[in-house]
Amino acid sequence: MAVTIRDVARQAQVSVSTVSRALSAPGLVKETTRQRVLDVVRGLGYQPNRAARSLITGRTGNLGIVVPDLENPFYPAVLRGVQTRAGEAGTSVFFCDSREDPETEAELVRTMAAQVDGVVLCSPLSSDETITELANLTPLVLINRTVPDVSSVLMDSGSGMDQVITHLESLGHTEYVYLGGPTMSWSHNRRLQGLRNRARVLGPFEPNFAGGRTAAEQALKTNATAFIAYNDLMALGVLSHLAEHDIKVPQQISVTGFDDILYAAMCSPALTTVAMPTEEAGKVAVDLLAERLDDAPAERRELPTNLVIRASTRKHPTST
Amino acid sequence: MAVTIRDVARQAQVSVSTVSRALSAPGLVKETTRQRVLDVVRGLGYQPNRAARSLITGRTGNLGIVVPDLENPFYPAVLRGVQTRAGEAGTSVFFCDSREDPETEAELVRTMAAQVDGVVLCSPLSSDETITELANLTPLVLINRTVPDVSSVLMDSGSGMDQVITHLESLGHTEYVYLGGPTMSWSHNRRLQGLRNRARVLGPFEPNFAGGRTAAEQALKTNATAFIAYNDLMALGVLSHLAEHDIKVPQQISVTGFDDILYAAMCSPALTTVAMPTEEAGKVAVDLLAERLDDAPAERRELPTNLVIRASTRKHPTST
DNA sequence: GTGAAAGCGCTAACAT
DNA sequence: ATGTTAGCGCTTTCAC
Repeated sequence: MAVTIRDVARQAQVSVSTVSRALSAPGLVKETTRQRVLDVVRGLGYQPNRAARSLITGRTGNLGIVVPDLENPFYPAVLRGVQTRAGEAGTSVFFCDSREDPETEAELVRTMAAQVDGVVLCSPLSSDETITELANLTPLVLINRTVPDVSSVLMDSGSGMDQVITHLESLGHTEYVYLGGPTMSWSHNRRLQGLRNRARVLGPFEPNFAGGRTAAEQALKTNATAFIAYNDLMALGVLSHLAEHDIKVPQQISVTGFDDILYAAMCSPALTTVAMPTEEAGKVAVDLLAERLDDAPAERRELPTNLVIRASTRKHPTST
Repeated sequence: MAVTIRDVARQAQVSVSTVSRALSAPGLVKETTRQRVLDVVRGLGYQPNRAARSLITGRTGNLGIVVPDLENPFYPAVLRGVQTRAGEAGTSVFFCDSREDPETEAELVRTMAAQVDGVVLCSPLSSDETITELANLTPLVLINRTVPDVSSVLMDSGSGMDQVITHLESLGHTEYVYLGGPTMSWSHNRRLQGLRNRARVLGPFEPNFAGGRTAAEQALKTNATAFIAYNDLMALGVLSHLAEHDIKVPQQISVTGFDDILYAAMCSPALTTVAMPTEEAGKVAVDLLAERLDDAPAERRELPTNLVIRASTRKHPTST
């Protein structure tokens, strides 16, 4: 069996409680004895048994994250942020992919609830009621969505949309369409607000490559010279459809996306898109969770987005 | 406080041990009492405390996966497979991204070791010695790498390479270069074997987009008409570099990759590539881990790969 | 500042 | 087939 707190106590010639305190409440033991204990700990390679600890403290020292689709590069980036910040605090992270299914998602959170101190939830689809119910089970932090009395970290895609429009207008475009995502999606609605009726809205489309191809087909029936896609995956679908029909981007049509996923920089033409601070969002989510654990009230934190101009946008062909 | 096994026992008019057995050793209690217990369990919404359980059984019911780079879409796919299969067994999964750093990686595994029953390790870079040491800490299953006495799931990229060459030769190509990945990478070496000296080898290059761009530049100095990239990320870099220099793919140069990441189907031209059964590999890894927990000996399992022909390869321009 | 002792919720002998 | 009971390794009163 592994080395226990008793082994340490014996070898350091103190009681188990002193060892315990030396490790988790340094202020309560004399500095010299603390050092002695720490030396033995190191010498023996002692690692406290987390199960025993959490049995008594009621805390697990773990947290969970559930995302709708690990294949969307947006989410691995969030995972990274979460893991990075959690790791600094010695916290481990469980993950789950709900495969875009709200019921699976709720079930996953319920299962996790028993073995984590809180969960980061990326849930564009579940109902407010479901989320409220889950929030009663375990501390929750939402990403890019708001529900009353639940913490959120939000990426300001309204402002992102505003930047897109400003950019397009500075290029002389006057006719553009927004290729919308899921109607219930918070991000979609935020982008709609940022639009302020300055563009025609098509959709909803599936927020992926296939959805983008469908969207492009519809958008071509309008007289728009710029297509604003709900996200990069869709924008890539748009690019693919246009390439297939020999429509040159950006010479004939300008295209933009949202998210700035890795591929956005790798495709040709490289995509002009709104960069989301995904990794940062993951980190902030962990901070918010930590605050909740100290009984702080629910909080919302908004993170800025910014437009990355690449090769898929250009001056309006017929403008001066 | 949450509902405990005592609450269930009291309400079901049995002892705690009967409740315990009804849940974890159904064969040992009379069917009727078992039903009664189960009813109460459901009625009370009882969930066994995992900390208490693992304190006594020594098992956590968790497992971990550590990958070198969550931004490489290859790995989220493995995660998915792992989670899917683990979930079926009620097992939760911790994840960690080592950011391509072998030391971090080892540290991560050591930390995880204390709170999981085993870990799936995607570690192209660590030394055999390190891995052996880690394997002594906790049951390990390696993905795409072999170390004596450690279980592995392998994707047969040797055969994949063979398929690539056969395909290119059927198109009339005779001169091709392989743009190699990290020298120590098992996959790279397996691909080299599959090559059987039928192509010139360049590299090593970084196995990402930037590496692909560098590789393309070098490859253009040869007289090769087909570039075989170590992985899709590199192939995308190659595509990007060629596009920039107005070299038409596949009209002038054919390009292939490995992995069949999501974006391989989404770029233009869509990439001919060797599909790796990543998600399946994740599942099999969990199976192997489960076997190890039952004290089965280390085992290797090889999964087939297959060539997906898309638009980035074409008949050799000057062949009949 | 330190030690003794009582459990946290559960499983696994050991009885019956 | 079921009940009793002794801990798993740790933290936390409560004494001193």
